[in-house]
Amino acid sequence: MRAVTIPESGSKRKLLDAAEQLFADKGFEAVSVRDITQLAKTNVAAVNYHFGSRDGLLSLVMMRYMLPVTEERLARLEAIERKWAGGGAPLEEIIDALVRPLVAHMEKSELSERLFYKLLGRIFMQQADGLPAPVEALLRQVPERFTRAFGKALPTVDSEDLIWRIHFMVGGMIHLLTHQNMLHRPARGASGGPSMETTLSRFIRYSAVGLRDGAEAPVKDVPQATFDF
Amino acid sequence: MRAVTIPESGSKRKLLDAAEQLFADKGFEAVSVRDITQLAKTNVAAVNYHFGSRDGLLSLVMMRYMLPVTEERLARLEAIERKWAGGGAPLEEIIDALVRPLVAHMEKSELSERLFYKLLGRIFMQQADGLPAPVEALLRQVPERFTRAFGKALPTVDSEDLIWRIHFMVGGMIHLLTHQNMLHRPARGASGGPSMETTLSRFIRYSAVGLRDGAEAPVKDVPQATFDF
DNA sequence: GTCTATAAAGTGATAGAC
DNA sequence: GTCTATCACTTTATAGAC
Repeated sequence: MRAVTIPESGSKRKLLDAAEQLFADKGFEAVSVRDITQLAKTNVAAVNYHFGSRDGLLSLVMMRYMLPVTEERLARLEAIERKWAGGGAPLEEIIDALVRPLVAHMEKSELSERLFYKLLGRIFMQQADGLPAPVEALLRQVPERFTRAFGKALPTVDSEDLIWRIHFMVGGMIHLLTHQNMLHRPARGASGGPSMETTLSRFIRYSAVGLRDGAEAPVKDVPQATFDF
Repeated sequence: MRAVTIPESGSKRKLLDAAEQLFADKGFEAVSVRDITQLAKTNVAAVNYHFGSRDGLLSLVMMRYMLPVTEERLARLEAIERKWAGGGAPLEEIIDALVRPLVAHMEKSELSERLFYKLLGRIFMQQADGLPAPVEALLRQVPERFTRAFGKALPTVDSEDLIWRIHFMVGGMIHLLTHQNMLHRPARGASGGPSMETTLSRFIRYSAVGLRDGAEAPVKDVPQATFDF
């Protein structure tokens, strides 16, 4: 899977950091190469020298986050499937495997929590239009695996129903990331706000009851539609 | 509430139509005044003559739909509250009052169904950044009323829990609009896809079970936080 | 690799003729 | 109200000196 190498050195790294901060803050279209080079304290030509174009930089900024998130999602799902090899894995664990990596990689980031969530939310929102090709290829790996897992965990839910419910869940997840101004307390309620862990468990519970609702219909085949999560 | 008049005549209308089509298609930031005037077959100065600025046009494009949607949402909520004056209104009816006007006004539009939803989705997504002031003022009218109604309908749900659940629901709603390429069949399953009515009822049911989950905690006060729906 | 200077095209807005 | 021409500015990208 690792097709894109993330640089570490000097001004290339500085540009990447500056770009992601600005993208998270103002949106992908509202940031110019000049804004980025100015914050990174390089010259304007540096972006084109290092990344070929503004789009090349944009792709790398997105990939730097979605690559580890994607890998962790799939790793967690595999671990769950190994653990429950016999029957169906618990729904809550699958949802957790989908959502947690999204918020967990924040701590490894140098972005502030606020900007990190905003950036991730933007990556997903952008999906509607068309992401840079390499980013799109990366993101495509997750849906098929998770959809299958949800289908196995909820064998009695009609497959078309299930697809829609997954969509509703994904929407809630994206909204959570985008409007993270509520998800901003580093620890449990120090200043009154809930911790990330509390919010995560709220989301998982909310999604689980919605997905599981009225699990009584006859078994159908596993859904095949594509999602953008 | 009606502070903005939507014009009907000649080139002003043509510009509005062209702009909304392009905004829905490519996003608000990716469309230039020249793109709009070119599609509307007017000259470049027309936008500034009729709307003062590009932003003025953007506001009107958004208002043209959100104004009637907002009015209908509030009217439906009031009707429900009159109908169930004594006790709490059923949760499903409140959700319906919130979501249905968003999809119902489509038929009055000249935009294709697909573009209409995309435009609405974009309006909500934009929220994270900052909408034009008049649009923001308009949208602010809905949340307080509906949050109160949800609180009354679910008096036993902890108010902080409820706020989060509403957020998750709103996320699903926005996602539904944005990725409406699934919500595209005018009538019931003629070509295999579900009708809007089917999808709506799926969404309402999904949201209702999530909102209502474990309604057993003691009564708290009605939540006050602001939402962006 | 880093930088300045600049090319080439695009942006929103406006003055002024009709 | 409509239009052309144009202003002042910004955009991405690149050539070429160091």
